[in-house]
Amino acid sequence: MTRFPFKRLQSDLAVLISNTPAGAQLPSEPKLSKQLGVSRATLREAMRMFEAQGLLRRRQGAGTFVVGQVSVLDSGLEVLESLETMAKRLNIAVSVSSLRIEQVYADEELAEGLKVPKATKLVSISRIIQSEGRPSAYLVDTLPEDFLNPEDLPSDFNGSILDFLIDRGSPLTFSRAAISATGATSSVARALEIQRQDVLLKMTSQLFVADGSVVDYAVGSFIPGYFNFHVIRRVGGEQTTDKPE
Amino acid sequence: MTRFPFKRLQSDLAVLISNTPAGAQLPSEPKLSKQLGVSRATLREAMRMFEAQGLLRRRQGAGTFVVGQVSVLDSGLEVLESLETMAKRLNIAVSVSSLRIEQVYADEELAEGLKVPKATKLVSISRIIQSEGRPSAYLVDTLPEDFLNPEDLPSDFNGSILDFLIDRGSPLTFSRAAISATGATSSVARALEIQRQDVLLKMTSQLFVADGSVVDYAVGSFIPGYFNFHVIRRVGGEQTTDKPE
DNA sequence: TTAGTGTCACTGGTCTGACATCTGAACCTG
DNA sequence: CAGGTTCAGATGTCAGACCAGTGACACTAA
Repeated sequence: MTRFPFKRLQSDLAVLISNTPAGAQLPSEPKLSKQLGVSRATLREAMRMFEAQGLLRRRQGAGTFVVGQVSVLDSGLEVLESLETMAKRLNIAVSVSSLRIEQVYADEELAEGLKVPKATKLVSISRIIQSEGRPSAYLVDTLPEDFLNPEDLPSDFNGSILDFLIDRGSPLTFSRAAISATGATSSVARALEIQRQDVLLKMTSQLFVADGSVVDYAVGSFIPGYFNFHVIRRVGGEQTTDKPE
Repeated sequence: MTRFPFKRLQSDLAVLISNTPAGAQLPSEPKLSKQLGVSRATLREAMRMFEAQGLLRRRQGAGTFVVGQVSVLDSGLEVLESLETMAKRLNIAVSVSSLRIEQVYADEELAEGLKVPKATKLVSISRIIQSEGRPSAYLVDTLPEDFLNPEDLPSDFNGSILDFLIDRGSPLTFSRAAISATGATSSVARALEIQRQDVLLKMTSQLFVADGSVVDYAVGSFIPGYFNFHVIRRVGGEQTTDKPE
């Protein structure tokens, strides 16, 4: 007996949706709820989330339909998750190639990003994300060697340091991601099979743990169009109104 | 009597959330459902959507909380503010030039962004931000004409529609900003005094009001280096492991 | 024939009321 | 005063009901 139907439901629904052709109709809510072993209310809550992500479209009286799979990764940045997790959640196929793990020493940028002295021993993990058979992102994580021993990585390491750290139970707290745009350097251009100076979206992240130190400095270069990051911005300022009661 | 409680609910909830200090607790579901005039089931469906956007966090047994930012944020994107306000807060001198207000009709992009029919009458406000004596950003806001009458703008209008709307007391709730990178089109390149195809950071925002409609579709093109946007990404809930059955 | 209309099974939309499980603080106890 | 217990109240889940929109079908009238 699973204790939290909702979580299982999410995966089950994700599978169901990904196995349903775009535009096709899902079974009706009563049928689905029976089939998935949850109440209709719980099923509907889960469906709302997929609807919010644009994967489902519901029409009263007609049915629930799987919306045409968009091939872009469109996701909010509020919650920290790996590209792999994001892709899985959105049911988009991505693969990793050119995974490389090597030892490096902190240069100026890395030293500042990780808040360590220059020339500190570091581990660098780089990889290329392929989407629709094309390289679409180039990611480099760099961590202090005393925080991550390359030999700790599992043999089936999928490339996502973040997922590994979460699994390992590291006391991660939050990540600070700076967003900019840049032209491709020659090495990145080669990796992504684009021209030098082609436009790239660049995201530089510092991953913080509980004691305030930085354990991962990540630089991601994304080809525009494959990824669509967004963020919800709250209207700030005067907290006007009355307390609800 | 509204025929679809859900839509109204979304707006009411958005208002409530934006008027609640970060970290504060929302009323309990039974209270809220009564207060908002819907059933608890419907309320929960709506809450799921806000949870998916990262605005709410729910803990069984404890309550529902408005997600708060981590204390570090400096010029993050979490809080919606105009460039002018941001610059003022960071004590950076910026000036506005080439302020232009004109009437346009919705093309495909604007229609989708503002959720209005094509060819709807709109007001477009464009301006160039100068920083350190150089153009550094090109901003275009577009609003439905029936929401903003150009003649309502004060004579000393500084170019920031957002600040004006806040002043006017419009029931703004939140903004959804999509972030990408692009090469400069010829018109933008001319405005910013750069070369065509030079790299730009592009931010496209939809500004929502209480009733769920979009009142401002904004496109900003930023020269990298002058602005440094960042966002705090919190480590996700108590994920991640899926149940092995 | 054909356009219109009514029926009806089936869809998602909403509500009610109940029970389960978890949390946190107040309350006991030794 | 430390530690265990109780309990009100929070979210999580459920079953069952009715409402409202859809679309296929049969039927009817011009």
